[in-house]
Amino acid sequence: MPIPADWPTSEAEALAEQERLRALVEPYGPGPAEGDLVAGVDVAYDDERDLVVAAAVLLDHTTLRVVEEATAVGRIAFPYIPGLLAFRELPAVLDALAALTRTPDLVVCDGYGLAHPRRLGLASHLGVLTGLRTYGVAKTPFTFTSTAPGSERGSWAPLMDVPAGEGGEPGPGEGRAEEVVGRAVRTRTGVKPVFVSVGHRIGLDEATASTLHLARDYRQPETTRRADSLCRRALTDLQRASA
DNA sequence: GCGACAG
DNA sequence: ATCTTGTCGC
Repeated sequence: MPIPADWPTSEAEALAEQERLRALVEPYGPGPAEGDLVAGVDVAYDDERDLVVAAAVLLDHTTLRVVEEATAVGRIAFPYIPGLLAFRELPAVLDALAALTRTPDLVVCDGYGLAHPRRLGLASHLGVLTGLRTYGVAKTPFTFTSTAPGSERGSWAPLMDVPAGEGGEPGPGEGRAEEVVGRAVRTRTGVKPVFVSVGHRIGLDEATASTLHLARDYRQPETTRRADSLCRRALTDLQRASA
């Protein structure tokens, strides 16, 4: 599928679109239920040929069994600009999700949701566009900060957005308060944490519990691992086919 | 202006 | 994201 005709073309348009969508995010809701289908999505790029391959892998959230897989190929829709990642990745991701024969009850993204400069990371953006329940799991702190969670699997610490220029005590009426935007979660004992944030229609406690369930054997959720390997394999296959 | 910066 | 070998450890 081609990139949507109304997809933002400039940074200014993208910022305006985020401003419009941010009001529609619902940062609360239940976690997955017994037998729910969870989708993992991820993308791989070939900047040389301006190609992007997205993968969507459906798992049974309870058993972690793979139920279905789908991929989609497209043109890169937007340059990589921190804070505007969704505009680069989502067109292909939407196509991959559409290629599934079943609708996921939850989508786990590789990146952030509410933990975003304007509170609309790709997970939240995807949730608002599709109405699906979503959350994000990122591998690095981006611009946020947290204290180190305990070293045991299951430990976590709040992920904070610290307003710029806040060194001392912000007197009454001065500055903006620090805001909890997610959690640094230790999914494996002794291994660096991942960063969980709400996307849409799910709460932070629920997203954290789901992450720990999906990341029982590895640092990253099984959904992300499966989607990551699938899209890279698909990209490699595609590259070798055209050569 | 400069540096930092999800993937 | 992607470019890239071997190596230490469970």
